[in-house]
Amino acid sequence: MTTIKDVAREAGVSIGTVSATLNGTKYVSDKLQKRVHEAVKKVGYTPSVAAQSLKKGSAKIIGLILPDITNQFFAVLARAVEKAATSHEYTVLLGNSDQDQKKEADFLRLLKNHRVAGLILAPSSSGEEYGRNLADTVATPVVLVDRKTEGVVWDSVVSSNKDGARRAVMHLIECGHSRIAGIFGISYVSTVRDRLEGYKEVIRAAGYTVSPELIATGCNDPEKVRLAAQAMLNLRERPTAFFASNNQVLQGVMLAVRNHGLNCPRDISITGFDGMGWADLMDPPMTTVEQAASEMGAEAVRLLIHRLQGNSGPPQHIVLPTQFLVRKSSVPPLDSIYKW
Amino acid sequence: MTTIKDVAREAGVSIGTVSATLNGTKYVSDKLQKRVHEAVKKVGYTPSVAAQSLKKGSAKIIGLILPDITNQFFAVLARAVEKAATSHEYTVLLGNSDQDQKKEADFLRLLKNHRVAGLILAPSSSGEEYGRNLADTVATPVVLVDRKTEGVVWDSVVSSNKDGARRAVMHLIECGHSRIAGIFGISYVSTVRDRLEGYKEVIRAAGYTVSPELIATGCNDPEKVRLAAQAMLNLRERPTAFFASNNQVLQGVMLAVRNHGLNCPRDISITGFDGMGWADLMDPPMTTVEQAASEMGAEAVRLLIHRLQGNSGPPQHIVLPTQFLVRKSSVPPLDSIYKW
DNA sequence: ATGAAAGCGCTAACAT
DNA sequence: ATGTTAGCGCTTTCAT
Repeated sequence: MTTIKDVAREAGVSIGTVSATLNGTKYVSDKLQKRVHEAVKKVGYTPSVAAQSLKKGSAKIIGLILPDITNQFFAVLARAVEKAATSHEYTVLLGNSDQDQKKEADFLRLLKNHRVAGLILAPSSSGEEYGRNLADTVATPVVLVDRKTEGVVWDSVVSSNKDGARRAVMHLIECGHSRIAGIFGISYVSTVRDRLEGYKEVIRAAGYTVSPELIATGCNDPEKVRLAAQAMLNLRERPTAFFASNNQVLQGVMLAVRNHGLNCPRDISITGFDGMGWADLMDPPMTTVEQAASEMGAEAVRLLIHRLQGNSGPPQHIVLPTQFLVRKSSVPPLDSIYKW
Repeated sequence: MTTIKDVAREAGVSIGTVSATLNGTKYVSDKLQKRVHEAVKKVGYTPSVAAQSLKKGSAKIIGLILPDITNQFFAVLARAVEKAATSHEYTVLLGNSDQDQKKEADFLRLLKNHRVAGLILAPSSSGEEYGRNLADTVATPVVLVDRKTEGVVWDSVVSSNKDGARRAVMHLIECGHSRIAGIFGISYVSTVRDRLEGYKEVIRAAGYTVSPELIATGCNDPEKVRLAAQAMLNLRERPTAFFASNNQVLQGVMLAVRNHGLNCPRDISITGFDGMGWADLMDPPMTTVEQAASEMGAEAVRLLIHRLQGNSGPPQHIVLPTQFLVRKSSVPPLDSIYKW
């Protein structure tokens, strides 16, 4: 591998001059600049990130920890982060946590080893203790995405989760549903909590009671979703509508409804959070609340870069609006069915 | 940030001993080992990847270049790569090329700067010249995934693309279709070429003619797909079936068919490549050929690690079988319509 | 069995 | 305006 020395020799200058012209750190005459650039090209020099990082004490790397890139929402988010980071000359190191604190911690350590400049994180828990632990291990600036953590002073970018859930459930109520089931992911992340709150609030505000038998949390894999939905469908008083709190849950609910021999929307309505491009093509097209995944990633980088530039100030909390799209999966209930 | 020196001081040993116990490079007495480990914990030491890489001349990093992580297929692939790489203590640096050679080259340079140990790449072109250029810039072992490049001697892992396409088109023919439209992505990647070949072969073998008006290549964005599909639907002799050569094309075709006021499968059949979990839930459930995305990633890492361990030998080419799943989108043609 | 020290490639402070 | 040099944190060779 060629080094700065090779360039210096080739150009007939000192390595200091090479470094200076490549980084624009101090004045170098046009003549030498030209010679340096030619030499760089000639010997095929590429600077060693390792050496630069070692010298500078930190690398131009942004760590990104997401639950699972396989979830379309996070894929879009990651893509936006990569794009924005690249435009600022940062590389991104991506890790999938599966919402597992062990994996998250492992990757965190890795990022630390890499002396990353900053971190964008969708935390796997929202607890205060968890947040403090995290704060202890990472000394660099952190921006939270998608979810927040309690009592920690980092910037954050999240969707208006509560509001999104409210709109979806409200819509269901306006359609005439009163037994609305809610299926949610892991209960200790803030998105779930917020969406659950929105769900409950609207149901109560409509004068209905929030019945525990119609709420399932902790459904972070397709099988759990299926089981939960199935149990609800077997209830004596079956729900007439489902609120699926994320795109993976939505998938599970659709499958469960179908396996139960039910037709959506005729027999049962479904509303999802996050369709990510496929909602339109599904059977039936799904009513969803859509999140601004791409903006979320871009904003997160913006906030992080801002910190990396040395700005301190109080933590910024950005809430991105969601968009509620009524498609075909949510209609008034079929009386004959829900009365039995 | 704490360094190896801090550990050495804390443990009352030399930095050489610290290094040796941490890496197991040579014998260190149990007593000292214990003291070192305690000191590590006490001062919260994490080794600097930069320093290690600088010293070693290369980093334990695998570069991964994919067209677009937002495409479910590549997301699953990436996830598998990350998992396998991590289990071998490698970090992965992921870049999205958008099949753009400029972006690909930029990211390649970045990887070079990082002195990555090896590279897993879905090349944005299959040309021989392109491949040679690539070979010149990257000195490290490379494993090609999803697509291959001509005349280059790297290991590769791809799907049985031609065979997959053949089965899908054969199925359409067996249903009784003779005017089968094919919509493909960028023509200079090997997947497209292979799938196109499979498509043509089967049509010819069935005794039908391959008509250029029913073939569109270069459809790498939804709009292009829509336009191409629309144009075909407006043909005097409209196709009675579509073969969509990847999941994004599939999405576009479905939309175009619907916008044209047609119903799939009644008016027209559709067959896709790669449903990635959603095919079942679509309207109608889509007949697809499914790829082993996850295995592809895992195999790629396996091959790469094998090279990194110093094995030379001739290039290995792994072809992963595809799975053809008949769902509801492909049925015999409605005579009343295709005869007009 | 352990320590001392050189040197990886680079940046930046200092010298000229 | 350019060159020289120390030193970032680590691995590894060479002494002891």
